[in-house]
Amino acid sequence: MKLATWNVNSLAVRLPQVLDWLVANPVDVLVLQETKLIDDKFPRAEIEAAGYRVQWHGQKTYNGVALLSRSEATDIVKNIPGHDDPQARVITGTVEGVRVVGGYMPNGQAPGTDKFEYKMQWFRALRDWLREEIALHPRLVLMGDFNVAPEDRDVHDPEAWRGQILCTDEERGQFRNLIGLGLHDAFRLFEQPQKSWSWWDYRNLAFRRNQGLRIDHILVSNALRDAVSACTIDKLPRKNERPSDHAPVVATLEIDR
DNA sequence: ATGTCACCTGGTAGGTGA
Repeated sequence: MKLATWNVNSLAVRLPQVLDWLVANPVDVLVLQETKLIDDKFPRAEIEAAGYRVQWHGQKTYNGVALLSRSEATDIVKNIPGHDDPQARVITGTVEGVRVVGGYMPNGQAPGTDKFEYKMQWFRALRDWLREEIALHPRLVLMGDFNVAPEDRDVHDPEAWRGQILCTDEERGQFRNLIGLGLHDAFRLFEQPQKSWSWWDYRNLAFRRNQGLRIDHILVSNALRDAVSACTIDKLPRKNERPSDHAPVVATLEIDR
């Protein structure tokens, strides 16, 4: 079973690239972030024509998430139960016995801002809910744009980024709190190339200079850890003519289907 | 280099968010 996450930065713009990518990478599950579409505008027909079932949770202008799967996803949940939030950031469903949580975690803007405090509250709510969700569904995958670079090795220039948004101790603490629930960063279960990033700013020729951060992650629960046989970042779509600023991350799980 | 991209409002640009 292959699962992937991709922040597409507007599905209206990136839909052709998503469909092309799925032809070349026929994963079983793909979660998308920053669809930036109200639900009425979601391109359901195009995605179904490509051979995928799809669930989505959107809003006007910002955020928005989707869950694409070869086989039907059941028990769909949108956002974090019990956490009142006008922003569309989470979609969850069960696919072939795996509980898949796709998330677009808040960016947080800068430490000390209201948006940063919202990010902290949001991560606390996510952790509290996931603790219960993992108990109910031991085979669980949490993946998406976490907007956190967990360690210095996930940052092209750790000294320049120290204390900056995506790299603060508080954000890294929130990431570790999730790991503390019994989740594992699939990417770090394997030896990886140095300077592996999943996001490069559109500015400053950052991609050409490989100045990026690893902020898109696939976390697997204890029950799935030994099933993970690979996890890679696919930089190819970042080389497209009109790319998202994020690259897809893909994990392979050796489980019965 | 405050350097790009996407979206909005409300227009033939400016603001917001990332």
